[in-house]
Amino acid sequence: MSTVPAFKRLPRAVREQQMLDAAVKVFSRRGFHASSMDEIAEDAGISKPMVYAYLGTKEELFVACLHREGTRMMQAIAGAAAPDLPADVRLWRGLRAFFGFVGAHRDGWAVLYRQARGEQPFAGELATMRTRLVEVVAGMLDHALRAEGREIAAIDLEVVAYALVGATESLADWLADHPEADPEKTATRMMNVAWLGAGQLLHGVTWRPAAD
Amino acid sequence: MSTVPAFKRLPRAVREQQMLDAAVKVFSRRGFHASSMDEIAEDAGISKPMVYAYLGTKEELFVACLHREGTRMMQAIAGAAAPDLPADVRLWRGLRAFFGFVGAHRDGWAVLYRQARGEQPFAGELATMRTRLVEVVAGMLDHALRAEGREIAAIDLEVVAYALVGATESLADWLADHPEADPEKTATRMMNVAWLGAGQLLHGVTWRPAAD
Amino acid sequence: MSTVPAFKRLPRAVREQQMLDAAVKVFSRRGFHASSMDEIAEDAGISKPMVYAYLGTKEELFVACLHREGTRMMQAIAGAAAPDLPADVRLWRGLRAFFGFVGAHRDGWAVLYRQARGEQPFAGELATMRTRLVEVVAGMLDHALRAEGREIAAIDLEVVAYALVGATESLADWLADHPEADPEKTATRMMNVAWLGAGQLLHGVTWRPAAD
Amino acid sequence: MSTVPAFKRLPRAVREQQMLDAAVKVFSRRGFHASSMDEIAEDAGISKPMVYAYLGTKEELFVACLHREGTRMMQAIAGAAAPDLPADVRLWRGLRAFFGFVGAHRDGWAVLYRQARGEQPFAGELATMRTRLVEVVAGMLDHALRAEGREIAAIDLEVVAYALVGATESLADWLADHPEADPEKTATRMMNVAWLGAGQLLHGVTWRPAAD
DNA sequence: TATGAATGAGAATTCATTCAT
DNA sequence: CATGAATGAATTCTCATTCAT
Repeated sequence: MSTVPAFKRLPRAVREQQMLDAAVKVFSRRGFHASSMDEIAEDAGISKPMVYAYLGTKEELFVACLHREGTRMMQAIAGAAAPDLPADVRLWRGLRAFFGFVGAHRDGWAVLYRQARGEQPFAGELATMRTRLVEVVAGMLDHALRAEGREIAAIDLEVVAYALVGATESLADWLADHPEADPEKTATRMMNVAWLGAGQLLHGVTWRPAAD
Repeated sequence: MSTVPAFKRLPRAVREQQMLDAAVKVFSRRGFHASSMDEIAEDAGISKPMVYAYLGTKEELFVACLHREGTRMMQAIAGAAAPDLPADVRLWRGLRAFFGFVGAHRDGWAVLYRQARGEQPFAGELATMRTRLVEVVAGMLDHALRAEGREIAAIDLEVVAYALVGATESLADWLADHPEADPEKTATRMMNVAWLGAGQLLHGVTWRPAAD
Repeated sequence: MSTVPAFKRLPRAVREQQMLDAAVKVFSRRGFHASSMDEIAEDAGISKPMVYAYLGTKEELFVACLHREGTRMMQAIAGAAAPDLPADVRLWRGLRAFFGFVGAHRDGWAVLYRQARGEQPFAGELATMRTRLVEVVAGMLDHALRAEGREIAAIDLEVVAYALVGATESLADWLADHPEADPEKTATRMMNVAWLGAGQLLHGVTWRPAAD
Repeated sequence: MSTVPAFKRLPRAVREQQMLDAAVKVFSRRGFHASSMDEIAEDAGISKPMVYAYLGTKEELFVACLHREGTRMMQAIAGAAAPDLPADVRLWRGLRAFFGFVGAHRDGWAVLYRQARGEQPFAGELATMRTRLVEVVAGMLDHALRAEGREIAAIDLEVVAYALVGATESLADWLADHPEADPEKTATRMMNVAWLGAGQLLHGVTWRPAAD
């Protein structure tokens, strides 16, 4: 009786989510520039001035989308890997969570993420999000290293993490473009490359997830 | 002392290059949408109609930029790796050539490449270029595998290649953003991740380029 | 004293009419191509975007003008001639109504009509309108023929009607160009040519309207 | 060996005709505004500056086309009707010549004529041409009247002539749009309307050309 | 004579954004 | 709270027209 309470005079919080839903949808379909505030407002079933009143300018709106989706993604990954597990298990779980998220939000996050690249106004936002990821990965590596009593220059760590994140994003794109592909399988492949490297792969070594 | 005779009535070929230079510069600074034909024309030291006459529409102009830069890059990589070398050497040389190119064309290619992502009109062009890269890498892996008498499903190969290319692009971005970084060193780092994988890196294994 | 409350925030229907008024005026003065949306908007006392928002593209705007004026004209002629009257009386009344309309809308319809000719995009629209006229005339002739129990090939009828319509339009142009001329007199002249033909005119026969 | 003398360095007069041919063709296809000097020049197989050098501005070029085609048409009609023949025969011959010309130059003159209407820059030119026609017709009528010792106010004559010319032009349009139609038959139909009028046509009277 | 190179000027169209109700 | 009405400001693209060679 009350899932959609008659469509009018909704509390602000609800309206904002509707708008963000619409915005994510439109932005992901059309891209940032090709999306018009008109279309977003219409899609949200609300008038333009409301959008401005609640979420502000077009850029601010896009940033709000980024934030919401980014937060959701980080949450999805967050709980995946307990710090006391071995490094490869942690990495694997993180990847599985990540690709699972992307698979479930294909035209949501993945495309949204794609939109943010290259649009200078959002370079900052995007960098922040990626940095968070990079830090997670770098942290994981560092943790593992310390466990073995070794160390690597911070910059090396960062660069390695960067490469891993880049590879992951690239496969996420691939996944978003191949609707029939299986997220978990994709995660496994990624894990193979990331953990074993091309060298070992070429020699027939493979990495397989332990049964959970 | 007179390579460019004064400033006017240059032959078409010359003007086209000037325009492409300007376009690459402006596009890379501002991004595709934020760049105006006015600015590009002005920067090329010529009037807008000439740009339209020679290179066509804004989109066509951008595509022309993509082509020129893409071709240059592929050429830079092309001769780098003879097929009869061991796989790791080939990969290493390819990476070195690639990062060398990016390092030399920082605000040219790297940024241009960034712009192309996410802008739907260029998805096709970009996909084509990336596919060429992926094929090169996949081909190299395949070659190495056959040499050992083993085989991998084509799709796996593609996915691995995708991941490697993604990681490489990601580091290229990083390189483009860190003007002080050394391309060759970056290539080495990339090689480490790509060839050895995080697992071995964590155990202190490292890959080092043989003296050329 | 306040039919138009100040000058701002008028309802859409009103604004649309203002715009159409301005458009008809400008188009008729300058012709389709020489008219700029700027001038039309300014003349309508509104900004360009509103014109686009309400009436669309320049071509669509022109078509809207054609429609409005065409409809008005057909309405003016519509009631003029009851089908049970003799053919000459019906023709006469139709002509009188038509020239009356043109006389009253000199720089409106007549000139607008002139603009539509030759501009390929509007060939269709114009043909439609003219066809309606031709059909009216042809129908009238056909009706009269059947009353006498005779028949003419449909194509002959069409061609005759075409000629009559052409002659009428030509005189309408003449009328629009001679502001001092009397519409009713022009209608009478047209009636003479149309009904009696040059042959009888030369022999001193004349047709005169019966007192209404 | 010399119909087309090698394509270069032709005498001015020849070049001008080539250009006019091209211009008539392009103008008639595209209409005045949609025709570009580029296309005309290309179609004439010559460079733009030459067009400007020989025929001047775009408007002047169009006027030149009008003149050439108009002159040709007047010449085609000119000899058709000796002044000592009866009025109906003269009218008939004139019409036959006119429709014959139009039929032979369908996409040339007819369309060109259509283009000139409505484009204000050519109102004058076109009016001149039409006036010449109107005068011919009016003169013919006047001549016939005087032969019978009667007279009509000059303005009435003009108006009648206007109507006849309008009807004729209208049928010419019709003819130009119906490639399968027979010019001579069209002329006959026009003659019927013009000479007998709708009144007599409805009563079954018809006019038939005497055997030549 | 003939032309490739070059441009000034203008036109349509679109959008993010804000009043006034 | 909500919205229809309204606009300033760009931006792409086109074309007739003219130099300089």
